[in-house]
Amino acid sequence: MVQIPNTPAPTKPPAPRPVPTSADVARLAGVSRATVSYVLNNTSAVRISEPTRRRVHEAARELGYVPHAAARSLRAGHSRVVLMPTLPVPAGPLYSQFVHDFQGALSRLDYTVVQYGTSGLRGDDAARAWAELRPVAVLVPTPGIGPEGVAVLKRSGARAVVTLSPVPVEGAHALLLDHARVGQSAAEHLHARGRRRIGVVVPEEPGMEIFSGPRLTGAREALRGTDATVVELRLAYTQKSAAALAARWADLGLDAVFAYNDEYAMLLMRALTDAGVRIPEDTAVIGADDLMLGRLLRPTLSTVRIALPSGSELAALVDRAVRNPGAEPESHPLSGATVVHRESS
Amino acid sequence: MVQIPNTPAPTKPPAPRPVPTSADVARLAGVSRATVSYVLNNTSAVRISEPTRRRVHEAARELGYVPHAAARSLRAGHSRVVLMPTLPVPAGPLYSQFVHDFQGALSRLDYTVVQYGTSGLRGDDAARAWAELRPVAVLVPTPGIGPEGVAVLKRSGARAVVTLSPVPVEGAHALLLDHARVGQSAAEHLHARGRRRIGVVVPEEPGMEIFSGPRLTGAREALRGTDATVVELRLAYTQKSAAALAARWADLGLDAVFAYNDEYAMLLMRALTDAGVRIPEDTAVIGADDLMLGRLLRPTLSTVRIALPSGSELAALVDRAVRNPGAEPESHPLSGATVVHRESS
DNA sequence: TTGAAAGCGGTACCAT
DNA sequence: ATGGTACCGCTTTCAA
Repeated sequence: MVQIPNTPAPTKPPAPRPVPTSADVARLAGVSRATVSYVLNNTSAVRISEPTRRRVHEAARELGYVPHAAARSLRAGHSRVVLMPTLPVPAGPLYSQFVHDFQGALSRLDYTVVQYGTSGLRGDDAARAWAELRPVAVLVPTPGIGPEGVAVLKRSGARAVVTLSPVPVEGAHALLLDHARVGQSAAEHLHARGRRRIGVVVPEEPGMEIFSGPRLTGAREALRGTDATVVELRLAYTQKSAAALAARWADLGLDAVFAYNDEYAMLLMRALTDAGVRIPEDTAVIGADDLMLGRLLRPTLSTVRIALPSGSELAALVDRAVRNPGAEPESHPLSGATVVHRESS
Repeated sequence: MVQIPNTPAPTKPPAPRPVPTSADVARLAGVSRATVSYVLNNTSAVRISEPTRRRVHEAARELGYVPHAAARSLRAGHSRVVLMPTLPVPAGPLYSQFVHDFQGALSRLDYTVVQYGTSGLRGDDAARAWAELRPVAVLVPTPGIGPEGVAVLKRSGARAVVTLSPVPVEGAHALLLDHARVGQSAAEHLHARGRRRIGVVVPEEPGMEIFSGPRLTGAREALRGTDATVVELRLAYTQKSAAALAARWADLGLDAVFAYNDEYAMLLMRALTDAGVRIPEDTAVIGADDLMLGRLLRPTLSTVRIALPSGSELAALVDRAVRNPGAEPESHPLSGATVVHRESS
């Protein structure tokens, strides 16, 4: 944008050249818009002479023409967009990897994955916002949608809705990912190893309750009716917070702790060790998510492994569902949660 | 494509009810499409009687009407979409946090962030694919775009293009994020601490070379002309690979290693320690990214901190650029890379 | 207060 | 081998 000095032009915005359209290309090439469309899309049903093709391509290049996706899909009546609302919290390593794989697999199937940030909206409002994009499929990663939400999406043309959450939702394919099971498995493991006063870490970071709530509840339920007790421990992901918690450890009198996930477990283990608490002798520690770091710590960290579906499996499911929208929604239990016992417990 | 009902229709798909449009709402409410638009958008320039409003809302609700974003923005001639191509590799914690913040900040400014997966395409093809969405702004997180790409985007109506990469790109705002500086700082630090045979870890995971290349190069350049030598060390993010590398450690005769980032550093430190290598006595280790885990390890991990811009700062920059597209592109050096010296080096 | 109609940028049918 | 044109769903003048 070169400022031309001698133009006084008080209200002359930088003359935003209008975006070139296919009509502009047609004009420049001296053909019709139809021909432009045929050429640029390599329409096989129509044969266009080589000289014309060349002229069209030439004109398009010269103008820097780029087709307008919205116009195209408006006309087509459908898109190949698979929508994925972004999580309300920063993604962890597990989820990042999953999204990456899923995206790769879907793009190999010629879909386009769009992660769409809808902070603020919840429930059916969110579903409506997603539906405005007319995605061909939607993958909802948290329990952020109900039956009406699914209905809205389907009425708006979504051929498949897949939820990644603990409970199946009417009308949607379900990947049953039960965070309560994580807490339950952890608690059962600790109880089986003879622990009776069990702390459960609940992250203080906002938004995290979506995952931490069920994990806590699951632990509680697993120990209901036993001689063990559960103590909720609020912990922020800072060394300060961990040190403060460790300082009251003796008072808490806990002999075990389920630390929400491996990262919080690492943080807490460090603070406990520094405070002279021996792991696992004084207090057993178990995390979750089976991150690499748990294998690298000393003592190695026991954890609850929770298997996300492989990206390509899920992509295949989505593709199947899109091709055959009539089919009954599938429900896939995600192989629950398995305890990986290591040294810390 | 209307299916004519009296056709025997052997394949009768579940009669996919057509998606309701504003025309349907108008029909049901007994008003014109214009009125529907006025009511649903609360157009202030026009006063619609209360009974009519009610009827329209009623009809919309009954049909489950959701406006068609593509049609709307086609008509409007613009959108509030800020496009962010997804990284070619799974996002790390640093980047996840950044994206999360950026997204939140932008949505507070009434933009919509879309992460768009364009695997496979590169360079100008990718830019064209992005341009098809007619975003109002684009944030390109890796050196994946050149001046022509920027030009394509701008010609397609993008009012701001921001790159997050080592070198400024003509026409785009730049957040200068110099990965070479990271390697350079790490190498200088190790050299200053008396180390002379310095290994540099290069992840074997595909796609990572985008970041690891510059880090390696930076280290090389920092030590050029000194008495120190650089050895490139390929390492996959597995314990096996780390153990294999540790097994040849004596042969390598290295007294220091820059481990690409904190996660690889942790992996390698573990393997080295298990192999009897003392840190930092025998070999100094430094990572990068200043993740929490580096503070939790023992010995604590030296690292190179690289500051991403805060999400809200960047959101503000984008907003400014969108409002004032004529302005000269800004170039913001991202406070380089600072060494955080801890016990491991 | 409401409706008719043009038009945003493409695509694809039907002529020529 | 090409061109004319209707139409996708929505917004927004302009009239009534």
